[in-house]
Amino acid sequence: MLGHQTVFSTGTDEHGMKIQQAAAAEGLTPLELCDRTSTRFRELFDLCDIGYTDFVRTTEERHKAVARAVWTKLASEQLIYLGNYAGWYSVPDETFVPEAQTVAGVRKRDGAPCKLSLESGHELEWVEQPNYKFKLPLFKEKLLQWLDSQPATVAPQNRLAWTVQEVGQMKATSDADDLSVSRLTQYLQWGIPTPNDPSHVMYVWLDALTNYLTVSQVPVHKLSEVKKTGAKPEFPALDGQVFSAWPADYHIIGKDILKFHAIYWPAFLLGAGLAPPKRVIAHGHWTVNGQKMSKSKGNGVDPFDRVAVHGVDAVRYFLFRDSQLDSDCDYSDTRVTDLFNGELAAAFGNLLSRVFARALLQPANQPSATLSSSPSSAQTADDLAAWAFVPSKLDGTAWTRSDAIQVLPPIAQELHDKLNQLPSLVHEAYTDAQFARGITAVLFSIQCCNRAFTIVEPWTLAKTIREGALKNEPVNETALTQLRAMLYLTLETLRIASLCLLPVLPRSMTAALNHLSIPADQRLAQHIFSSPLVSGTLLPAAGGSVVVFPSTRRANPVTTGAAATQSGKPAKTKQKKQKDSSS
RNA sequence: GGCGGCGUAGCUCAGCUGGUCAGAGCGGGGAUCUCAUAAGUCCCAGGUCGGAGGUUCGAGUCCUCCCGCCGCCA
Repeated sequence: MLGHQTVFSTGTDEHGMKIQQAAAAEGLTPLELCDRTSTRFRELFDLCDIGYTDFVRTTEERHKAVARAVWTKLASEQLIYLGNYAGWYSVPDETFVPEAQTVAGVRKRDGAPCKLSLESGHELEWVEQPNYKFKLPLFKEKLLQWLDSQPATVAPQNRLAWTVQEVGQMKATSDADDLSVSRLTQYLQWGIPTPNDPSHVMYVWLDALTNYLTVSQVPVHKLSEVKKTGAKPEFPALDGQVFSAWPADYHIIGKDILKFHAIYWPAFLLGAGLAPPKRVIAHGHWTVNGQKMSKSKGNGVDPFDRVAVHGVDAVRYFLFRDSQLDSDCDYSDTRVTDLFNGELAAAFGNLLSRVFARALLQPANQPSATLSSSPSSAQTADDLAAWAFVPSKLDGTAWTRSDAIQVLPPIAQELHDKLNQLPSLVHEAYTDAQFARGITAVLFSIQCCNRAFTIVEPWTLAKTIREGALKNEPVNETALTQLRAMLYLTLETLRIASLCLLPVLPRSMTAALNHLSIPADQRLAQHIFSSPLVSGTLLPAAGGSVVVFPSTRRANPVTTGAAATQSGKPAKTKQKKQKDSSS
């Protein structure tokens, strides 16, 4: 949106016990399972217009090299040492079970009290094994410093507070909070072997997090040469032309992996002499009827399925418009359609339709024409060119918004002001990942324009002009200039709104901008003010009906008689979607 | 059990450092225009701002306690 060269990276984290077990359960090799899953994600991204410049799989060789390099660097800094890991181990499940996932029980063999896995119910053994450990608490102060810096490094506020608390509770003086970063290969094989010790594989998170360095093109072969330079380590461009996108401007993650991204990850980076990310944004999860989605409840929502039902942009719009960062949000098919129909179709889409109406544009641009000239015959290009373009002032010069509002009622001034403030409002909101806030602001402008449209009544002005033409009277210049001004202002409103919503609804907004004849190279935030619509620009779309968001509401089939309402007037029917029953 | 958060109109939520803060949207009810995708616009919510105290000239907005949810940790 801003036109900056950006690395948009995503990918799949493919190592670890869970993958190993899931693959075994299906009789697949881990890699086969990952191939399938990874492909599935990319299919979804393609389907949903989710762009990325890199998709990294942690099983790729380029990534393994980075992970190994980071490990080696941390080890050389004396931050990783061979220690012991002790924990509850379930032999049948082949996994360590966190304390929180255990429950007191009785051993079958001799009836002695023991611990059971909450998940599987299997008996647990207390196992101690050699593990490599990372001196996490060493970074307590630096982490707190990082967390305290501005602009906020962790957002939203509640997540930052949590992170600060977690780090604050770390015992800096003991090794109790040292982080286990490897597993013996006898327990876990599906991982990256630790450099210099094939009997361990790297802990999945240390492995996975370094993917960000992989995609950032950090020259890890130079990692050993990085020198610590105080609190703000810089990566020196040793060979003079090293390009690296690191540090990341944003990590967009779910709240479930905040600990890894906001505590472990910056600590690893600081340990390796690299800069921590600039910002970690943690969003909530989607619920269904207030409940977590889970396999056991079978209440998951399948995005492929929902997109097939509602359309990509209806789903995208809902996800951005109806969510907030700091808490979980509820998925609802009804909300998807209500928002689509109410805000996109009725407010935005309909405004686009009204401004492209021939009944308004032709009188505005071809005031001498008598409308009945071509009631049924197909329109020729010449015919269209005679009136389908962005209106100009009466003297033929180009409108500006400032000029247009001069000839319109005060509501136009209000709209003008809103539009002037919109870009910064949206930018601010998007910057903080407060998408709903930005979208709402856009909507207010659209709503204001609809209101202005109603107040100015361009159809009445058009009628005045048409009737004048029929009577061969001189054109009513007041009506004409107002009509043109209102249409121009509306077109500008739509252009600005479309640019603001382009990242949210790339497909639909591209269509809208095409209709508005906005050149492809004038669709960035900077063009909102720098490149207004130019009077005279052809609007070929005006020839037909312009529908960017086809409403899914159905009119009551009143004409068939059966459904006529008691009151005798057409009922304002809203399609009530079936109750959420997503599979 | 500890720590933290939340609890504002039927629903989803705005309300920053205390004084137009009692609001928006949706749903629901009513009216109206006709350019437009049966779309638009306008009017209608009398809600003890979870409860009880307290600080203050004045508190959804600060403090204490209680109730109810939720998260993390143990």
